[in-house]
Order: sequence, then structure tokens, then C-alpha cells
Amino acid sequence: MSRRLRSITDPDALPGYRDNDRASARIEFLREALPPGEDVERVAAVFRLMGDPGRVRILATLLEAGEVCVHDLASVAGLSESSVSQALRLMRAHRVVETRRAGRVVFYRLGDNHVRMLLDLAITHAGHSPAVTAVSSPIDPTRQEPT
Amino acid sequence: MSRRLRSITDPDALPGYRDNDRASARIEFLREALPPGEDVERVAAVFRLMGDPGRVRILATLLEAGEVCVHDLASVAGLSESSVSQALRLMRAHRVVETRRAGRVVFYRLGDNHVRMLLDLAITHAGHSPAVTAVSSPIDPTRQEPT
DNA sequence: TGAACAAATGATAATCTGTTCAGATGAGTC
DNA sequence: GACTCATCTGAACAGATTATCATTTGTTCA
Repeated sequence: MSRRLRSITDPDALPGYRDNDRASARIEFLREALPPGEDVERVAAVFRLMGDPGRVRILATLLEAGEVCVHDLASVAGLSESSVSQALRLMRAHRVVETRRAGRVVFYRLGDNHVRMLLDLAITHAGHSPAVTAVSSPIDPTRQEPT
Repeated sequence: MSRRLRSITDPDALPGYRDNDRASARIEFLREALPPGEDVERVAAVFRLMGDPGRVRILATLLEAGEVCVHDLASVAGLSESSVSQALRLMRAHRVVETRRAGRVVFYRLGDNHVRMLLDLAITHAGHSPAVTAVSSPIDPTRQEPT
């Protein structure tokens, strides 16, 4: 976060946070700081692709094994070959995975390091993070206030 | 990837890749290497939450500004306050965002560093990556074979 | 060439998701 | 207390997503 941004947006740093003019300036500033719409769409698309248990199993398998054929992916992930094929098609279109053909077998691998890092980060973190809470009130009385 | 895993799964490293027994061993091994089902679900859930353009805008705003109230989030992201509230509720349940109340205003911020890293990585990468391809054949003739 | 195999595709139905609307809650203010 | 503001919630609808089945393509091998 930039210094200027902080000075504009910090709710505690300024008196008159609720003032209309200040609010407009803040919103204007933040809106301009957003990534371009095209990038937002691309980010969302990749995350959406990674947001399905079956596809996560496929990707985790590729992360572990490097290169795997469709048939094996289906067996490992516990999905039909058709499902896997459909999933791979979507991920191919967004370069989340890439292919190599060897005879009649097609091997899939992760598309790039970026995907590899996202996956690795998420899986590692999931390994030692608390379970999901029930849908709760925005302010949970049992929650500790940050210091 | 472990050495043993590579020796079992590398399609080029072994003759008899297609052999049934070897295939079974390979699949068995990969299946056991998958993260626990609970972790897979959790990873998928977080990615799914991050896989919507509106929510990406919300999260990107929080990444940039640190703490933002619901009303401002709606203005910046170009969504109704109700939509934002619904989105935040989902993300709250998975600890993707956290809250702080100040009077009748509720400020939201990113839940933890893990989320921050995922977002940052994805947005940075989207900034200089090629657009999405049309749905294409698994083996695109124009594609370069990896070396 | 034809049989066997791996993978991809198209179409469909069932399911899931996101948005909106109307109303409820909770906190400040007069 | 009545009023306003900021936010939250539940229900309902439209649109997107998913799995599945049948079919097709492309490859190897007898």
C-alpha cells in the first residue's frame, strides 16, 4: 500500500472519514487503483477453474507427477474420462494445463510456474488451517480483536 | 516431486509404461500422494470464492487499501451493496476476509497472508500474460513442443 | 483394411451461483 | 423513543456450470 493511498484511505488516520467529499476522493482513488477489467476477468477465470474439487485433484496430481495421461488422471482423481476431458479442455483454453502427445496417449502437465505456485501455496496452507466456520454474523463475539 | 515418484511415473523413463501392473502401481501411488479430501475441498472452496470478477474486485480493493467499509467496496467494485454483502458473507465463512466494526460501519480486510499472496501472484501474472485462447484442440499444431 | 484403444466432442438434464428485492437488525442521533 | 444510516438476511429468479451419454476423431496394431 502506497503512502498516499494510506493517507487517503486509512479510516483511523483522518478526521472526517465520513465526509462526502473525502469519501468521493477515496472511492475515486481506489477505483483507479483496481487492475484493468481485462486482468480482473482473467484472474477470476483462472481461480474459477481451480475452484472445483475434481479439477483440484487433477491439478494436484499434475503438480506431484509432472506429466500424466487422461486415463490415469481419471483413475487417480476418481472421475469419468469424459469429465476429465471436459475439465482439461476448459483448463487448456486458459493455459492452466498444456499437452504433449505420444502415440495415441496425450500427456498433460501444468501450464506454467504461476499455476504451480498458486496450487502449491493453497495446498500447503490448507494442510494446517482451521476448518470452515458456519455462516456467521459479520462480527463474531468470540473473535479476538486485532491489536 | 520425489525421486521414487519420478521413477514410477515418468512416461519416458521406463519401458512398459502401458503395462497393466505398472499402470496400477502408478495410479495407486499417485492416488495416495493426493492431499486429503478435506484439504482438497478447502482449496477448491477458496479458489471458487476468488473465481468471480466482482469478488476479485472486492479483494483487489482490500489488497490495495487494507481496510474498506461495505459502502465503499460497493462503489469501487461497481456492485450493489446487497451483492457486496452477500459476497462478503461467503468469504467471511471461509476466512478469506475479516471484519472490524467501528460504530455502525463495518470495515473489511483480507483474512490472512495466504490470501494476500494468492491474489497478488494472480494479479501480477495477469498483468503480463497472453489472452485466453479459443477452445482449441488438445494438440495445437502451431504450438511449440517443449524442449 | 478393420479392430481396439485413447481421447475429444456435442447435446442434454440436473445442479449451482449471483443478483435483486423486500424486509430485518443494530448502532448512532435527535 | 422515533428516526436515520450502514449493513445483513432470506427468498426467488435467470443464467452459468457440471456430469453424463452417445458419438466422433485420431492412432496403433494385427
